[in-house]
Amino acid sequence: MNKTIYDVAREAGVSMATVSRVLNGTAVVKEETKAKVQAAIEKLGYRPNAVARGLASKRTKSIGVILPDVSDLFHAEVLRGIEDIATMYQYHIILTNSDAREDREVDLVGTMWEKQVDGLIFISEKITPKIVKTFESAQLPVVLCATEDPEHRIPSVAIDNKQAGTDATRYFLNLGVDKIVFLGGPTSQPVTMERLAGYEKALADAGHEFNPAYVIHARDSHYQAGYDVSNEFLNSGLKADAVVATSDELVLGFLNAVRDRGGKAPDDVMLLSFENTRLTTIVRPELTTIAQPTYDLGAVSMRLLTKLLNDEAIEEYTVRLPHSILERTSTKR
Amino acid sequence: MNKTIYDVAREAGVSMATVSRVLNGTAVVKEETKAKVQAAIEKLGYRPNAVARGLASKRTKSIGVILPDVSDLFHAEVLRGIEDIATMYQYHIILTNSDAREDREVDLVGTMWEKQVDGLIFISEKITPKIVKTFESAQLPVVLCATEDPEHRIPSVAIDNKQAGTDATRYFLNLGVDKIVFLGGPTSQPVTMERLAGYEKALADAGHEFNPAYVIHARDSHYQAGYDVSNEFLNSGLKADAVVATSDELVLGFLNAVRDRGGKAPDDVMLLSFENTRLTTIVRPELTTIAQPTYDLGAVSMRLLTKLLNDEAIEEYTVRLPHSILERTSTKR
DNA sequence: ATGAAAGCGCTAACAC
DNA sequence: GTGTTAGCGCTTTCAT
Repeated sequence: MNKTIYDVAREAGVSMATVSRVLNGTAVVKEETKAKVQAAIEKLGYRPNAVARGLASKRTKSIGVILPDVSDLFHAEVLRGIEDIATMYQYHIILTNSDAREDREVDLVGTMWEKQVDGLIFISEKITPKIVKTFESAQLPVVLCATEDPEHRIPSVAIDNKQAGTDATRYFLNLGVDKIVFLGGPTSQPVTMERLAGYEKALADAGHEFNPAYVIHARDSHYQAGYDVSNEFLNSGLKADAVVATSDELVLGFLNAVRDRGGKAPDDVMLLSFENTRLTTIVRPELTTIAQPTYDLGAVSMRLLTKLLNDEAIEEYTVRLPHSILERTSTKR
Repeated sequence: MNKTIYDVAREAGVSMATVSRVLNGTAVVKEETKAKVQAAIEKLGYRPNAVARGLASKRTKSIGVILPDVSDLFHAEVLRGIEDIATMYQYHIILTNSDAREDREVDLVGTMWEKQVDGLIFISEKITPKIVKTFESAQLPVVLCATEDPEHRIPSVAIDNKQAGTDATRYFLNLGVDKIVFLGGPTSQPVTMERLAGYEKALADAGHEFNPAYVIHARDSHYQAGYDVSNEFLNSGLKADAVVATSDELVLGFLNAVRDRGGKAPDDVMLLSFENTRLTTIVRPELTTIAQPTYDLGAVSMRLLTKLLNDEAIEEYTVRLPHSILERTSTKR
């Protein structure tokens, strides 16, 4: 097996250049010879070797995706968005997990270069100067997804996290709720800090006092971390009327900590989180969330990357996707 | 930029073959020249072009993964297992979603061939003759993951689904429970049917009567489908003491349908499901499950594939990973 | 509209 | 232990 373009050329009685032309549509070929070539391709069951193609053309039609962890529901949904648009534009995805470790990330950008990907979609918790420098030296088109470079040197697609934090907090304020807990990931996580800034702003705007005891940080954004830190909080004897949490799993940690104490939501505490993964409608009470357009975050990132790759006109390099509040039972009394 | 192996050779004052040798360790090189080469690599910031390498060596160090949907939690966790082992063996993953559509799957195997992947990991709902034929004509080493070829022509890693179905059912039987609902995916799904066979066997072994009304099939394995079909069941007025469901989301659909009617679990109905994704401990009550070793399913598949690729000795081409029952509160009265 | 030929950057015989 | 030289299967000038 393993037919080559040369076999097709001979079978069709033309040169390999002509076969290449009908394959790629890079030049006009007479209908008649085109038909002969296609017949030969069909007959031999020929398929072009993408590796040879990549070497000769210097474009591999594959793009690298570096993200912290695919098994995280949020990332998995974003990835699906990336993949769908990639497929639409005939790109393939080379996927790697970084566990959000900077050294891994730097390393992975290098191996992505080795693989000669045409571009990169990068999802991380934090964009460090080292990473930015790595992007530059790799000379790869990069789009940050659900992540922003604080100095906006790299194209990105995300939501306005500070505004979202404000909106979430204001939502409770408008309900007349008083003691609002902010439950986030570690302070090293820019996303958490931006949303926290929004929370503080909403409080300040409303003339509310800011009480640092109501800001709690979990060690990561997963369920167990949320559960643990919520228990600590509740053990301290503080009373919360509502929670604004930066991830769906985190808020479920709080919910279950409350339940362990015989409490209920929304009766004893109202809950709002940020991701809008499918968890929000699977659990009871269904969770009110700031709806991040998860799938779109991936899809739009990939679309932006294709524009970069084709030198299409680009209006905005720092794309902010709209967010909204989806009210569900976790905040209905 | 874009240094080539030739630049390194000149910088180090050796031939490109020697550079290739220190890069790949394919032959003994004098310590001294090796050092010179490494210094040159360092100095130039050289990185080998994997595409050229792939073309010359006919091995790309990349493997294709075809699965129905990454945004499905189960698949995402399996994928993480695949990826970790792949990284360990220096392979990269090219990922594609098939939506479990046979035509897409056949097509994707073809494009994976074009990409010259060294091997394939295939996850699907069903292994059809057409797919098997496609594998054969592609001449690619394939490992089926969480899926089995009914005729065992293709190496696979899965659990013993019939046995698991029996174990799950017997668990309730031993608890003295009577009316056990089997809630599965569509009848076209072999996994569902195998587990159902196990359910029937357990009933038969115990001398229980099999009542077809207690077997319900959702249109897919997701939450909403489970919720909808559970509502239909409950509307019919039938009473269930326990549910054996083929996915975590499905059983949550049943749970919420029961809750909508003012019922509770495990008090009114005991719940058991099959995947053991992280959902099981996030929701309340925590779900008793047949613990499929999700991550391991991926990891072991990838390991098996590396064995295939390196002509290592293989004891078993049809690997059955052990399953177990994790008792949690959804079955504790 | 088509063919000839020169690479793309590397590996892998084959020499020495 | 190291260098020389063919390719790997394509794309892409440059002719014609």
